[in-house]
Order: sequence, then structure tokens, then C-alpha cells
Amino acid sequence: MNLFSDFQTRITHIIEKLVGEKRLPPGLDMAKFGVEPPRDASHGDLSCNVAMVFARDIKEFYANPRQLATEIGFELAKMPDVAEAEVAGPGFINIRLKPSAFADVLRACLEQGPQFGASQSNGLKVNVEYVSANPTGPMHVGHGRGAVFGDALASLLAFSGAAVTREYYINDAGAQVDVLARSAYLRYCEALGETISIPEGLYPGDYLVPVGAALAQSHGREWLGKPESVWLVPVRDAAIDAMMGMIRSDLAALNIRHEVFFSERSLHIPHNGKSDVDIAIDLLQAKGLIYEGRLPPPKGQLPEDWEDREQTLFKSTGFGDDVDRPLKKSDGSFTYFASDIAYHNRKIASGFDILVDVWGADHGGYVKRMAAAVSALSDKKVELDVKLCQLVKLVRDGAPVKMSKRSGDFVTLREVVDEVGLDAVRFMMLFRKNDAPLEFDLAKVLEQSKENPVFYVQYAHARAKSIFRQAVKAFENIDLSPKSLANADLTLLKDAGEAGLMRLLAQYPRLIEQAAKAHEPHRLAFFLHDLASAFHAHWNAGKDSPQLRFVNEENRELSLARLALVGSITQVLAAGLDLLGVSAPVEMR
RNA sequence: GCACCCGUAGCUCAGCUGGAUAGAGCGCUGCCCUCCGAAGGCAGAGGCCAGGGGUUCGAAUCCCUUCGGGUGCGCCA
Repeated sequence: MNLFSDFQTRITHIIEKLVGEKRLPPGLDMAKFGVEPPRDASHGDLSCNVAMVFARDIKEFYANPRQLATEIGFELAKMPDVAEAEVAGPGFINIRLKPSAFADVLRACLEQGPQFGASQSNGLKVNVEYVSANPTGPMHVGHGRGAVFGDALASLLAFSGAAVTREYYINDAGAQVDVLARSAYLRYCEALGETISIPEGLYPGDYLVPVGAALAQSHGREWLGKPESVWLVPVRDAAIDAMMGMIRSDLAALNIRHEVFFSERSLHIPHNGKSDVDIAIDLLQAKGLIYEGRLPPPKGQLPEDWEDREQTLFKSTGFGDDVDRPLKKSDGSFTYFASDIAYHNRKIASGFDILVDVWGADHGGYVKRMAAAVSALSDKKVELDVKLCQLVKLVRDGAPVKMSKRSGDFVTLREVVDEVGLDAVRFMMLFRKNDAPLEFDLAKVLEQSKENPVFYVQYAHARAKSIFRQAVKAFENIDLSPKSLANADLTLLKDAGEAGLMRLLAQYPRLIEQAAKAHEPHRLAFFLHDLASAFHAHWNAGKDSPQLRFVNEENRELSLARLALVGSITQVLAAGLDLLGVSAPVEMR
């Protein structure tokens, strides 16, 4: 149950009724107004801006927005769960609910359990593509951020009613996997007793040592001293398989599992004479969006090897890009962009309504052309949202931890997960907007203090659980099942702290919905932190004022009502953490 | 030179796609444990939302512009 969308519907009906009575003009866009929690709790439980939003449309019917607001407020006040609806400021309608409304929220929370806040299927097919690290080495912490972000976003979207596919795009074509093959070949030679030195430009990391050893084991001296043309392909394929195995295992350590691993190279393999790239290019060609032409050289620093030449271009400027983009390299092969067009065309052809790509911020310059391509391929029917994740600064006690992939001596994602645990990694990665840089302190995330948000939220959950343990000791034969708690007399919850907590719980379904719509899982992380904070505060209120404690041995009925509140909080904390992929411990000892 | 992201308390950051008197943590000052987990909480001080224009009932949020930081800019992916 979502109080906010519920009232949005009710107010929409009131407006429609007024339109029917010719007391408002037809054609009002109901999507324009909103029902939201007021910033200031003294303004009530719900607030609606509808009268102000329609200020311009209603001039012939009402002198000012306040008049319309008064009219709507009058209708709202008649409803059984509304205590009062008053007009404030320029025309806000502030609604205060009867305690029974919040009792309904608690009951819904207890009865629906982990499904509280979930939405019915909305019929949307969404594809979330994330991680997509090149299969040339282990993942680093930056990849981890995109991985956790994409995974949490996918969960959030699924929870709010979309049919979600989690997808990984394997960049197994192009020059870099050849570099990988050469690097692995050297390790193969090394495994056979040759002395090797790794030239500049190859991957020096020792993660390729076992790959070389395995090749030596399976193929003996067969490729030793032979030209690249003999061994490149088999070594490359073996190395990519090994790297993808390693990446999958790194992802598994973070509880991340994709449904689809899509190979870039497969896009170039013809079926019935045509590859996916051919098909996509043909499609654009048919739309008249491909031409042969010249590009002006980039302003500022001219590249050393710049050569002005005729090339095959996609008319991306027709869809908001700055320049048209080349589809073929000078050697005639397709650019990465061409493959990516084909890849996204596959996704469009699969019937997805929304495509979400999670990329590193260093690919920001690529967004416009990809959005242009999706727009062109789908005739503007499919939306592409590219989420850029800013880089992660790894520090320990404030001092930077060096990372350098070139030297092969970098801190891998796996090392960080092994050191601090997946809960800490996942929560911290989500406790920041995706487009803001993130400082990840290896020492701080293990601290057991309120400075560490992971601990703070998990502690709230453990603390809530401890109240239940306490209640079992205090009362004989007490039934603390959700069903039993839902039957408690919830009107006994009258304290301001209790009301504040219930108000927060009532906002959870809306928060989920909005975070999913905005593709911003961090909002959920911050909400859980807020809920934990309110809970800790109310707990402490019980220290100063014993009559506020959740467990009151003299008053079983009151205790049951309060335990229903605690149970709801526990439920939302656990479910919210679960959506983020973080565990909710029963105790912190 | 151009494009994209960012600029909010001394520091690190939220701000719910335009709402009411801009919030939290750290740090600083002063408090709260014979009592459900003090691994926590309460109170106080601290702001020209980088600057300037505009859009409207209403702007930290949208548009333009200046300044400052980051990321990119055919034949890497």
C-alpha cells in the first residue's frame, strides 16, 4: 500500500468530478501534480500541490489556487481516514491522517512482509547492462562500483514491477584481446622453461601465469617458437575464457549474477550471410542515416597521425549528437561503435522498452552517440539511460592506496571484498550518488561506530531483533508472529517518536517507486540510514523516559502494539538491505 | 577550442525530477548509562546553495552566461 499514490488517485477523482460538473476545464494533465511528504512534520502527513500546478488553467473558475484547494480539501476531509485537510501557503493542501491510517500501514507491512512496497507488474521490459569489464584481467574497485550499482538498480526495478534482464557485454573483440593473447603466450613459454621479459604494452600481471601453465599442460611444446598466426586464436580464446571465469567468480563474491553474458565477437559472425553488425548497419542505411563523408579534425590539439579521409559515417547529429560518427576504421574493419550499435539493436529487437547502460565516467563522451543510435534504431520508441559511475578513491585511514593497472600491481576488487566483506563494499558503493566521486576507506567501513553507515544501519536491525528477544523473556507465551502483531491494538501508539517512525514506514513504498523511476538506488540506502537514525533516537528516548520503552512488563497490550511497530521497522530494514544486496544481521556480537 | 559531469555548513555529502523556515554525519561547545545493546542519543554554534541574469504563484533544482574542478574529443574498448 502506498498512501501517496492512493491519495493521488483520490484527488484525481475529485478533480474529474469537478470537471464533470463543469466547475473545472477539461484536459487537465493529472500527471503534473504530486502528493508528497511535507518537509516539516507540523504540516501534516501528506501534502498536495494540485491547486497551484493548475493555477493557470483554473483562472476562469476560481479566483486563486487557494479557492480550489479549499474545495478539494473539503472533499478530502469527508473521507473516513482523514483527520483534517487544510489549505496553507499559496495553495498547498495539507492532509493529516487519523491514527487508523497508520495502523493500516503497519498491518500491511507485517502481513506483506518482504513484499511490502513492491509493485504489481507494470508490463515494462527493462534491460540493465552493467560491469562489462574487459576480459583482460581481474576487476578493480571502479568496476565494483558499477557492478553493485547495476545489480541494486536491477533489483529495485524488478521489485517495482518491471521484467528485468541483467546483462554483461563481453568485449572479446578488437585489439586488446590480441594483446591479452600475446601476454598469455609469453606465460605459456615461461611455463615451458623459457626466460621471458614482458614488453611495454602487454599485460604484466601474474594472473596470466596459471593461464600459461594450463596451456603448457594441455598443448605441450606445440606452439613454442611458432608464428602468431598459429597460436593467437586458440591462446586468445583460452585466455578470454580464463579471464571471464575469474571475473564471474569475482562477481559471485559480491553476490552478483547476470542472466546474459553477451559476446561482442558474436556480433561479427555471419548467420545466413549476414552478421548482426551488417543487419544493424543495413537498418540505418534503409533509414537514410549512413553516408560517406569527411569529418573536421578535432579542435585544439591535432592528433599526430591525423589524416583527412572519406569514411562511413552515421548521421548521429540528427539525434542530438555533436558530430557524425565513423563506423569503419581505416583498415576497413568496423569500429567499436558499430559493434555497439549492433548490440543495442539486438536488445531493441528483443522487445525491451527501456535500456539502462552502466558505464564508468570516463566513457561520458560516448553517451550522446549511443543514445542517438538507440533513438534512430528504435524510431525513438526505446529509451536509453546511461548511468555513469564516477571513480572510486581507495584509501586506508585517509591515506590513498595506489592503483596502477599498467604495472600489474593494483588492488583488485576481490582483495577488497576479501578484506572488508561484501556488505561493506556493497553498502558503501551505494551510499553515494552514482555521478559523485566516492572515497572508500578500508579502515572506516570496518569500524563499529555510527560513523560507519553500514554498521549503523545493520546495528539498528540487530537492535530491533534484540527487543524481540527481550519481549520473549518479559512475557510468557507471547506470540510475536507478524499475524499476531497485526492484531494488536495499534491505536495505542500515540507518542510523537512512534508517529514519526510510522510516517517514515509509510513513505517506504513511495521511496522505492521514485528511486526505481529515477534509476537511483542510493536513495534507498539513504532512506534506510534515516530510518535507522529515527529508530536509534526513539530507542534512546526510552532510556530517558521508561514509559516509552518498547517492552513494558506491566502493559502487555501496549507492548504488543509497540512490538508491531518494531516488527515493521525490522521488516523494512531487512527488505531494504536485501534489495541492496546487504545482509541484515540478527545480532552484531 | 567543443561536449558531458560536478560546485550546498570548516570537512565529507543528502536534498524525494519546481514546493513551504535548505538537512545529516564528522569536527567544535555543553549534556544523557543502578534502566529494552552508550557499538547509541539530546542540545547549541555554523549558509549570498560558486557569481550574475532569466522563466513563474514558487528556483539549490529548469534556461542563458561567467568563474572554478573533473572526464573525454577519427583509425582504444
